[in-house]
Amino acid sequence: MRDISRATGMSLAGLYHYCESKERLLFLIQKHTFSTIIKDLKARLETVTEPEDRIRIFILNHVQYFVSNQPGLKVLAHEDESLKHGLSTEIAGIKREYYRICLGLMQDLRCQRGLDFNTRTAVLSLFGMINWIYTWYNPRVDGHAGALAEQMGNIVLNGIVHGGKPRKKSTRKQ
Amino acid sequence: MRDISRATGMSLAGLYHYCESKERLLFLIQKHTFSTIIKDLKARLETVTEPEDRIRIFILNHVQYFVSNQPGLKVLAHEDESLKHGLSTEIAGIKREYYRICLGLMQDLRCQRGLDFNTRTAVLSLFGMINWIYTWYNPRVDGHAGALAEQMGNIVLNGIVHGGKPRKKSTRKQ
DNA sequence: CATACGTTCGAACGTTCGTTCGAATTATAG
DNA sequence: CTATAATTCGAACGAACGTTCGAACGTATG
Repeated sequence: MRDISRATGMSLAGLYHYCESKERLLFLIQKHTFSTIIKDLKARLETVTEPEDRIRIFILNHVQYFVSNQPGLKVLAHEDESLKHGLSTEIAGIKREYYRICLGLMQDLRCQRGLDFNTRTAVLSLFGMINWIYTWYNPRVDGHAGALAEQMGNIVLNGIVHGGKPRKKSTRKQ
Repeated sequence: MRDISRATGMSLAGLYHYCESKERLLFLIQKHTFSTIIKDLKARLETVTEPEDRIRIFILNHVQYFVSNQPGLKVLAHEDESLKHGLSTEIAGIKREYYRICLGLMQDLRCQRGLDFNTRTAVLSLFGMINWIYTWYNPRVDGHAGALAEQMGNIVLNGIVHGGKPRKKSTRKQ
């Protein structure tokens, strides 16, 4: 709270005139963040029908958001369970919706190709891959979000031993 | 500190008789944890030469440790950067060694099969997958560590579209 | 017995943190 | 202008935290 006060130039007491508590502020940030990601994702998914491409879009959307909001997401990941029961359940609901969307994409691919893998583990592993980015991502080393998303897509979809088949207009330089 | 005091039954001041500060305690926990993981890993790797199997051993070792020390690792992941310069560099060194080991395993596989993928991204994605487990793992839903490690190995190595080829004595029921 | 040492503790210190209070300042309405 | 409401702030409160201090206790040694 004192950091925000210093950064915004508003006094500590002035902050509390607009937001009743630190917890509510954290809640609003989390709600806004997840809602934005889901909204953007839904918009992008409307233009694509191919299951594999839809998964790649999911990854790209998530990675892009994490890369452009790195410090914010860091705080967010660390304050994961610091909300009291009332507020935390609403956030949990939004997270669940996001999880369900990704689970649906996985099931579509699984169904289309007659594959046999655990969709839950696949989704949560993918989440882990992406959510961990904030601990290591360096723009100068790892390139832009698109390149990273493509590499992660290759791993999740084809694994490292089946190489990254160039998808669509991708140039595959790595 | 007061939580530890309560949990151990020793007074707060008594704690400081054995450990000079909270930071040093955190440092010792981190050092012991990472050293143990690396020591166990090296022992297991000595028995196997096939690059793919070595990666699967790496995953199994990491997952097993995370699953059996779930609450501890949770704290550890959250206190990632809370050490002052002197202590944090030593931990960073151990982490770097661990990273290098995994990077070497990836490069071996890459070399053996003439593959073309970004080893850095592969390693860090794998770390993300495993380190994220503590946020969702449920023994009753996700089975034991071995099953989870096998699924994650399948994803990283073969991806979800190339299915999990049964390796060794695995029974592949999912 | 006395001495020294390791161990344990209650109590407190100093700081940080989230929050509140009352007043001062500014904008808005009649 | 005056009155009412919205905005902003300095100062402080109360709790939590990491840490320290001095004393009490037990044990081993001479």
